[in-house]
Amino acid sequence: MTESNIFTQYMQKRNVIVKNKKILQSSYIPDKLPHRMDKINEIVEIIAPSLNKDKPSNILVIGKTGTGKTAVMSYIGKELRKADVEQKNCSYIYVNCEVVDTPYGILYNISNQIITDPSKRIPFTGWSLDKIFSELSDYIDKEDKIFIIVLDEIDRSFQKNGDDIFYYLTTINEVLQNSRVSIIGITNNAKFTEFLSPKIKSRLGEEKVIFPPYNVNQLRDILYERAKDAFDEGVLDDEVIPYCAALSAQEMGDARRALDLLRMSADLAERNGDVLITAAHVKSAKNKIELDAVSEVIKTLTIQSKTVLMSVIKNTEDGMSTMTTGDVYSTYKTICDAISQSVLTQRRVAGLISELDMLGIVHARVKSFGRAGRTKEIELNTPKEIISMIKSDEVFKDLDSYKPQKQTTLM
DNA sequence: CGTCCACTGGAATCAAGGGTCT
DNA sequence: AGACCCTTGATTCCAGTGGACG
Repeated sequence: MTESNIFTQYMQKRNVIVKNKKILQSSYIPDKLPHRMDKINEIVEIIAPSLNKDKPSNILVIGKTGTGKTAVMSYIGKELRKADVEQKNCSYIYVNCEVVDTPYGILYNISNQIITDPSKRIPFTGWSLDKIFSELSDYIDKEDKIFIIVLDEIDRSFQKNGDDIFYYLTTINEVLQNSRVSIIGITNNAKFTEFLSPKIKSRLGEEKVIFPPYNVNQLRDILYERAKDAFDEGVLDDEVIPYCAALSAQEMGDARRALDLLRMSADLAERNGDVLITAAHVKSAKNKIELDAVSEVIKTLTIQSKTVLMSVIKNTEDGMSTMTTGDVYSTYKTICDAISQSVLTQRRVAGLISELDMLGIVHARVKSFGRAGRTKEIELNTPKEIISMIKSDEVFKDLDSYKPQKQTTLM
């Protein structure tokens, strides 16, 4: 008999209605990908030559989030490994550029998937890019294989670092004697290629595969397919899946969203001790997911960003529904003063505001007031829960006790 | 119609902090 | 220990810019 601990009561109380929770995770790769066989075939046709050691074309996979790009690619990767088990003619390498978004990180990641000898591994920082690159080329060439390198969320890396790495990777074939490398780039930004330099653009986009969003019916099929294996009979109310599908169809046919919704609904039901998952669970799951997404972002904000956001909140509470960069900046300065933090330049703060805007935490539109200047019109766009979360952040714990002095400090 | 405000956008640069290599 | 390397956040500089006012 195991001893009881603080979790025991939850273990016992929890009535498990989900048979296999892994299946509902969006990272889980099912054996069947409904409504994507055509895309799979399209890609397989392009990369099949690699099994005979011929270099396939580079591919650019374009499609909105949650249209199955990543799932299809890992499915193909799995199948490719199976098909290649005897000849060992090709190697499938996957890197998510959203997770590792620096040139160094990407090369580091690729290299260490290829280099099996632990003592030869590349350190995660310290080397020059040239050195990593030549080391990587050596290893690749030694293997005498076709390498298929999948770069997921490729536009993320591009946004931050330009197209240098893509230049490296697409030109690598010129220094190789035996092996060949082909690149499969995945992006959800259709306009991504416009910003690439022409040379890289033509290399990277030798072939393009476009993933359209799922429609309601397709989403429903996907959910049913997974639910079949994940749930026991009769725990799902009939309307749950159609409802999930409908909600996600509104959001550009995002299948990941749909699955998250379903999984979260099941979670909530379990936690509640309910035996039937209903539309009500879906509804609160939706709220929770949206909230979690924002608070996740907030957590990763720098202290400076939080301070800027705090300034916007403070201004809003003082009755300004919209404000300018200047307004935010002056409040920002007093807050910095209150919590004794270094003050950034206005230019930088304007930049931080733009970042917050891109994250969807505030609304900022550039607006011109004619002769009275041009500025951003800033508006708070954050749920109450998040605001109180920011306010209770320990960075601002001194703020409440701080009384702004009246214009005594001039600088 | 031109002016001119109060910023925006972009680029170049710096400094600090992670680390390796010899 | 000192020389280098990459990343990140901040700073500095500078050339725009939309449109109300005169």
